Amino acid sequence: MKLSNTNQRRIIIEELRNLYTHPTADELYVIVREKLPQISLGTVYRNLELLADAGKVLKLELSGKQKRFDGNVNKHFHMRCRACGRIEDMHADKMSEIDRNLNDLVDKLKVDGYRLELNGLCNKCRAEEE
Amino acid sequence: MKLSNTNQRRIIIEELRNLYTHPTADELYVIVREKLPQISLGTVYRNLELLADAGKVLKLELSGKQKRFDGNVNKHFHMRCRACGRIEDMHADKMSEIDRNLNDLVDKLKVDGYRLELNGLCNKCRAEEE
DNA sequence: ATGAATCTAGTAATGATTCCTATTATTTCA
DNA sequence: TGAAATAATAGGAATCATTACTAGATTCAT
Ligand SMILES: [Mn+2]
Ligand SMILES: [Mn+2]
Ligand SMILES: [Zn+2]
Ligand SMILES: [Zn+2]
Repeated sequence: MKLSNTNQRRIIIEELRNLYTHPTADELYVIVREKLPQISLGTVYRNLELLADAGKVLKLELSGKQKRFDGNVNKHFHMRCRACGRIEDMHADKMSEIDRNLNDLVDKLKVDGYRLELNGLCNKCRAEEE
Repeated sequence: MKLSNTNQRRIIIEELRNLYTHPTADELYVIVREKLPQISLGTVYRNLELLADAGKVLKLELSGKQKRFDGNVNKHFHMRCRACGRIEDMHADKMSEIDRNLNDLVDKLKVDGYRLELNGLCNKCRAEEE
């Protein structure tokens, strides 16, 4: 099914790409409503799903009840903060060794892929802990 | 809070330890009802939670909507089958290299830990694919 | 044995997500 | 350019895994 060009879809992807916070659908809904006050939550859900299928955004199925979304589709990893729950990026260049190892593992075990989530303290919470 | 010894709790952990299937709470509920027909689903949920907190079982928060539970608390990894959804064990001895690397990563990045889920075809589905 | 602590069954509530539908917007192509 | 066809929308209902509530039962420590 071809994706039409709608205002709703354009604003959703635009606003998501402005963020570094890996919002849930309902968090993004609040933000998008500043531009499109009449948009419905269902539209945000549906478009995030379609955009993820099309490879335009990432759908993150991490621990926690809610799915999160990421406008950055470049390869990187995620850490969940044990204190505040925020998702922080861990860029692949810091992790090239583990990335190589995981790819080797995928080959060796003849599996399709993997999902890796790191757990720890985000920068903000680490600073506050002093 | 100290855990009492109840029939319900004993049967839940016993039946879970007999399985290699990583059941959801409701799947285990069906099995436990063969021994205790009057048990409630809430009791299964509550006990699995308490037993996981006590380190007697593992709570697996993998992809998919439902949590799964594992009576085997020895270190090992899990693979979700893309065809049937089953969770299959990947024992740590097969994965000692990746295990070492992940532990190094945890040290290097000063994080607490990680969650790794492999994705692929389980043995049964791989056999059926020929 | 007894009082306090813990647990249970049954049921209601919660909350994230998906589904439904009448209406509106977008695309296609004659 | 202008229907007809296709796709998307808002708003609301439905789903369903999980958690919360509660009165009564069980288990525990002494
Ligand atoms: Mn990210
Ligand atoms: Mn296992
Ligand atoms: Zn934090
Ligand atoms: Zn399978």
